Amino acid sequence: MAAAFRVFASRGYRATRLEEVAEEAGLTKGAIYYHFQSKEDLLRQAVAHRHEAIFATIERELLSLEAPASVRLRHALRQVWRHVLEPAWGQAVRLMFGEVGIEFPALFRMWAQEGPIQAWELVGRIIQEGVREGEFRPGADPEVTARFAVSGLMMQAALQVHANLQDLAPCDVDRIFDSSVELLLAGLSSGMNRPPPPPA
Amino acid sequence: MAAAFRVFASRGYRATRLEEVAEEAGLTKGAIYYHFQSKEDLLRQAVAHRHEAIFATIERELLSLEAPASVRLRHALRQVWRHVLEPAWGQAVRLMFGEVGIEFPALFRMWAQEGPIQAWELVGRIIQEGVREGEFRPGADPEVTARFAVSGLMMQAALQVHANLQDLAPCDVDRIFDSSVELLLAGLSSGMNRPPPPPA
Amino acid sequence: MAAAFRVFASRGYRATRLEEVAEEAGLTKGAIYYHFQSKEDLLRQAVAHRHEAIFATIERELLSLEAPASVRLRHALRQVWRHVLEPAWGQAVRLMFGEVGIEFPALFRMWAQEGPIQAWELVGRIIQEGVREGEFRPGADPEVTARFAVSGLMMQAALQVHANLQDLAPCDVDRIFDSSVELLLAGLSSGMNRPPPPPA
Amino acid sequence: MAAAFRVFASRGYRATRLEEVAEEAGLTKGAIYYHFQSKEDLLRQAVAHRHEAIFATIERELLSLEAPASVRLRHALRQVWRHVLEPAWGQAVRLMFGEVGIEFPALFRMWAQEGPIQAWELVGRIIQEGVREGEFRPGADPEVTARFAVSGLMMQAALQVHANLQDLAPCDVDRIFDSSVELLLAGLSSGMNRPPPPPA
DNA sequence: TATGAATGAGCTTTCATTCAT
DNA sequence: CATGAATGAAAGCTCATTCAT
Repeated sequence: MAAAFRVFASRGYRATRLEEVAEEAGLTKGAIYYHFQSKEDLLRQAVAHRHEAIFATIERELLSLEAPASVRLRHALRQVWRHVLEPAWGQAVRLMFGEVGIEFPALFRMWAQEGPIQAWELVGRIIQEGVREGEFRPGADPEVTARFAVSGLMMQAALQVHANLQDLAPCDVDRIFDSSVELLLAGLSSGMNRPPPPPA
Repeated sequence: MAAAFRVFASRGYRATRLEEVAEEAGLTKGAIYYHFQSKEDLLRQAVAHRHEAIFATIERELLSLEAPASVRLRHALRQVWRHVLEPAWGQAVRLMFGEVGIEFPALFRMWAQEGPIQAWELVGRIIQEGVREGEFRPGADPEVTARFAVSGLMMQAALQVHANLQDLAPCDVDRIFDSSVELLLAGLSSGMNRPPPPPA
Repeated sequence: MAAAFRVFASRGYRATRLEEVAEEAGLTKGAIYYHFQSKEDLLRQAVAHRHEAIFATIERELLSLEAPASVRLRHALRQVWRHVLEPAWGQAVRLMFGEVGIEFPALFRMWAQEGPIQAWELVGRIIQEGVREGEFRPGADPEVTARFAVSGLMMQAALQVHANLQDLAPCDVDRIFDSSVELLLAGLSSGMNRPPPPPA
Repeated sequence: MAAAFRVFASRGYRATRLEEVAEEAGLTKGAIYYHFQSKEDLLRQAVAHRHEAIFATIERELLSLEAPASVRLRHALRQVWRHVLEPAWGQAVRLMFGEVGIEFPALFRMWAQEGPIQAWELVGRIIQEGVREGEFRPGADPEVTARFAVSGLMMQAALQVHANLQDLAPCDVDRIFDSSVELLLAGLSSGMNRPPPPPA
C-alpha cells in the first residue's frame, strides 16, 4: 500500500500501471490481485491507510504549550508549513486535487477531512482562544482566518515549491512563512502589545 | 479547442476519450486528427489558447480607479474571488494541478504564469502603492502579502466550493471573502485611520 | 501516374499514403480521386502505363545488326544489364516481387510479360540463331539458356546493386557482367572458334 | 514466431493483421504483446530466428563427397534448386525483396547473408577446387560463375514457380535445372573430357 | 502467497474515401 | 479540376483483470 501510494502520487492514478506498483513493491501484478480487488480498491486502501496523523500530533503538542496565543499560532502554522513543504504532501495534494477529486469524490473528502479541514479547525481553535484571552481583537473571525491562513500557506507550498515556480517567480521559502505570519498577527492583534500609532 | 478544454477539464486528461471531445465538438474522432497531431497536442493547444485574459482586464479597470489602496485592493480581490468561484476555474485548476502538472510541466507553468502569478503580481502592485502612499504600514511585505492573499482565496475556492466541502465544513462564501479581506486590511493598516487602542 | 509509380516504388504499396503521392504530384488527395477510382486503381494504371518498351527497342536495334550471334548476344545482354542496373528497375522489381505479386497477381503477370519474359524471349531468339548458324553448339538449349542468363543478371543486379550488398560481398559490377557473358559464350560455343584442347 | 513468419510471408508485412498472427498461433493479440514489443519486433525476431541452416547442411554433405568437381557442383546446385523450389522459400524471398528490403534493410541483409551469399560462396568454393584440379578451365571466374549460377536458379524459381508464370511461358522445371547445369559445365569445362570439335 | 501467461475491452492513431464548395 | 474538411473502418497497442500452476 505504501508502494502504491508512492507510485500513484508521483505518476497519477490513471497513468500508473499496476506493474509499476508491483515492481515498486517487489512483487508482480498478479500478487496485487491477491490482496486487493481492483486498481480502485488499491488506491482507496492506499489513501485511507495513510492517516494524516500529523495534525493530531500538533494538537497534542500545543495542549502542553503554555504561551500566548500568538506564539502558539506561529508554532502551529510552522508545523503546517513544515508539513506541506514535504515532497510527499506536494504529490498527494496533486493526486487528490486532480484525478481522485474527479473520479473518487468520497476519497477526496476523506483526505480533506483529515488534512486541510483538520488543520484549519486546529488553527481556528487557537485564534479563538487568543480572542477570548484578549490578545487578538474581538472583531476577528477565527474560523475564516484559520481557513485563510492555512489555505494561503498550502497554496503557496503547492505552487512555489511543488510546482517549481521558483524560477518563474522567485521567493524565499522562509520569507513567505515569516511575512505571512507577521501579516496575520498584525491583522489579528488587539493592539495591546503594539506601539501606539504615531500622532497624525 | 474549446470543446476539448471543456471535456478535459471535467473528465481529466487521461480519462477523456477523444470520442467525447469529438462529440462535444459535433464532429468525429477523425476530424480531430485532421486538425491536431495527437491527444497531447490537442490538450496543449486547448490550454494555450485559453488565455487567462482576466487579470489584464482587472488591471485596466484598476488603473482608472481613483481610490484609496484599501478600496482598490478590495476591488481587485473581489474580482479574483469572482473568477476563482467560476466552475470553469475550479475544473481548470484541478486539471492543471493534477495530470497536467505531472505530465506536462511546461504547460502547467504557462498556466501558472497567466493565472496565479499574474494575479499576485497585480495585487502586489496595489499593496506596494498603498505602502508608498502611507495607507499601509511601512513594514508590510507587499509581494508575500499578495501571494498569501490570492493563494488563500484560491485554495478556499478550490476546496470549499469546487471540491464541495460545504457540508463537511459549512461556511458562507461571502463571509470567507469579507473576513479575509478585513483581516488583510487590518494586517496592512498603518493605523492612520484606525481608532487608537483602548487604554490597557 | 508517374508520381504515383515513383512513390509506390520507393515506399512500397501499402506504406504509401495517397497524400504522399498527391504531394509528389503537386496536388492534394482529393484531386487523385477525380482521376482514379481508388488506390488500387491508381497503382494499376501507374504500372500499366509504364510500358517496358525497352526490350522492343533492343530488338529493333539488333535486327539491324549484322554480326556473329556471340556479338549480338553480348550486345543484348549488355542492354539488359544496363537496364536492370537502373535504380528505377531496382525499385520496380521489389514492388512487383513484393506486395504487387502477393496482392495483385494479374498486375505482376503483366509486368513479368513485358519485362523478364520479353527479355528472355529476345535473348532466346538470338541464341537459336547462333545454333542454326553453327556458331553455338547444337546441343544447346536456347530457351533455358536465355532464361538462365537473363535471370542471373537480374538477380545479381537486384541483390548486389539494388539491395546494396556491395559491402557484405563486394564484387565489381563490370566483372559480374563480363565473367558471366564469357561463361555463357564458353558454354554455348560450338568450338569452331576455339583453340583445340591441349593434348592430354 | 513460426506462426508469425508464416503469416507475414504469405500476406506481406503490412497487410498482416496481428490478429491473424495471433489466430495462427492459437492466441489473442494481447498475448503477442506480452512476448514482443511491437509488430516490427515480432517480424525481426521471426526472421532472425529462422536460421537458413540449409547451406551449412549442404556444405557438410559435400565435404564427405569424393567426386569430380562437376559432380559435386551439380549436386550442390541440385540442393539449391530443391531449396528454392520450396513454397516457403518463394514466400520468404518475396517478403524479403519487398517490404522488408524497403523498411528493414538490416533484416534483409541478415537474410541475404545467410541465404544467397552463403549459397554462392559455397558453390564458388567448389568451382575453385575444380579449377585447381584442372577439371575446369583455368580462365574461369569461380566467384562470378557461382553468383551467376545461383542467381539464375533463384530467379527462375521465383518467377517460373512461385510467381506462377508457367502458363504465360511454360517450361519444365527439371529442364530448367538440367539445361542450366549442362550449360554451366560446358562453360567451365577445360575440354579434357570433351570430344574434340568436329573438323571444320 | 506469488507468478507468468493470457485475455479482451477499449483506447489512440491512421488513412482511404467522400463531398460540398 | 481542385481543395480542405470530414468520415469511419480498421489497426496497433495498452493494461486491468483472470487464472492455472
